[in-house]
Amino acid sequence: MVRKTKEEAEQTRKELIQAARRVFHQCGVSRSTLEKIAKAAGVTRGAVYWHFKDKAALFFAMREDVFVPMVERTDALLFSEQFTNPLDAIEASIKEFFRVLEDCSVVREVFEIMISRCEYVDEFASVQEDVARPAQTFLAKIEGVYQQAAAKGMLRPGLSPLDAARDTWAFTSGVLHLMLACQKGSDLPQRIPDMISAHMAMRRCVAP
Amino acid sequence: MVRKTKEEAEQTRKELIQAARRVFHQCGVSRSTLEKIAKAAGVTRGAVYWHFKDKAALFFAMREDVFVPMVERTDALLFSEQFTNPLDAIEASIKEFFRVLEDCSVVREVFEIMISRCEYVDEFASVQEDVARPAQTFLAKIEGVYQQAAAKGMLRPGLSPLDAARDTWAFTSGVLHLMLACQKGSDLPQRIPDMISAHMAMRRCVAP
DNA sequence: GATTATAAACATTCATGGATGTATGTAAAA
DNA sequence: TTTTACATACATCCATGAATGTTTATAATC
Repeated sequence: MVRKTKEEAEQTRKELIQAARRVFHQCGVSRSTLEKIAKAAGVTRGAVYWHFKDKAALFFAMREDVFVPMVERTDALLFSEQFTNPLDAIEASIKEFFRVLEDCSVVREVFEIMISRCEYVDEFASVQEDVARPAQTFLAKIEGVYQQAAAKGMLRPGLSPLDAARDTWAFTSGVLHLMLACQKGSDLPQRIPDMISAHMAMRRCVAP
Repeated sequence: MVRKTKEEAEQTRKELIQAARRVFHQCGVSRSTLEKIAKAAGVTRGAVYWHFKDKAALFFAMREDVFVPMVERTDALLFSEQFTNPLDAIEASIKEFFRVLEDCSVVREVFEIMISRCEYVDEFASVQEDVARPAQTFLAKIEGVYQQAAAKGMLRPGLSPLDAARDTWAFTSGVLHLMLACQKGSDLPQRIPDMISAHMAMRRCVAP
């Protein structure tokens, strides 16, 4: 029983990516053998090598699946016209990011793999750049939005858009890493929305 | 030629740790074979197994060497009596942390290994807790110092010590990760002191 | 102070067990 | 009939850990 239909083949490809995620998450990337992944997907290594050049290619495919939609979602809020105050757009965007991370275990697993279960050397050195790039563009984006807030007089006086942006940039990265590194019993995830609110409150104009 | 003197043996132990750091940093922990490390130290695997139980033990020894002094240095500033304003103590402590990280390549390499060249599964799962613990205690420490600042009326009105502490906590973690993930050409390291100043300025009382 | 026994500080060898990549087989879809 | 979508089989390489060998510092003994 071989030679499936095109749709079935695409299905096994997807199942291989799911299996890879589970195995990567459990064993770490380097200790994840293609044999384990194949078995977890209910196929043999032959199938893996048919769909992917090697383990790195599988990893990239898995990553791409969740990374792109994530950026789209948060950007949609960041640049949304529905907020009269640009600071609200930033707050909503960051909150949405962590909401997805909290609610969707698939996304969370992929982020956990990328942050604490993969060694960024050799073939995977480029992955670190792929992760750093969105972070860089995120900085540029929120700096622009902070400038809009400043132009509207909605940014706290004495605070420059660039300083505010860099601080938010570091804050977001920090929350992400602390959240993914925190052990199971921690109540950090629940507190994240409040932390984001408090963070943004520091750059809002004081109530009259 | 074997059976060195006690001092010579201690020396090879230290050289094994240095070699492990170089090899871990270059190859990642999982691809660092004890053969490579031994050769880099000018000995054979026999020497490695004599001094360390296995690769994980070598890793822990390497980590301990730089982690403990780092905490001592920053705590000394954080709890120093030389600052009349507690916020200055926090600022000095965090700046010192990143100054060491920037100036001392040994420390930086170890942090880079722990953050982006090690997979936190199985024997190394505990490492992640070891890294998370100082972060947790750091949060508790700066919350205390922020409370002192509030008691002295030096914390910006409307800002709670706990919110300030959590925000600084995330900020510090974020800067650390962004700094270690940034590619060679980036000028982020130079800007870190200014980012810290700007971060702390947001929680100081406005000048009269 | 010289001798000797002990064990420290490694080097060398061996046995074992994977993991990878490729090559080949195969049955059904196109 | 050809090609797809795998499964199976094969060859190679390498990492680990333990076992054993070797030399010499060191301390106990005489």
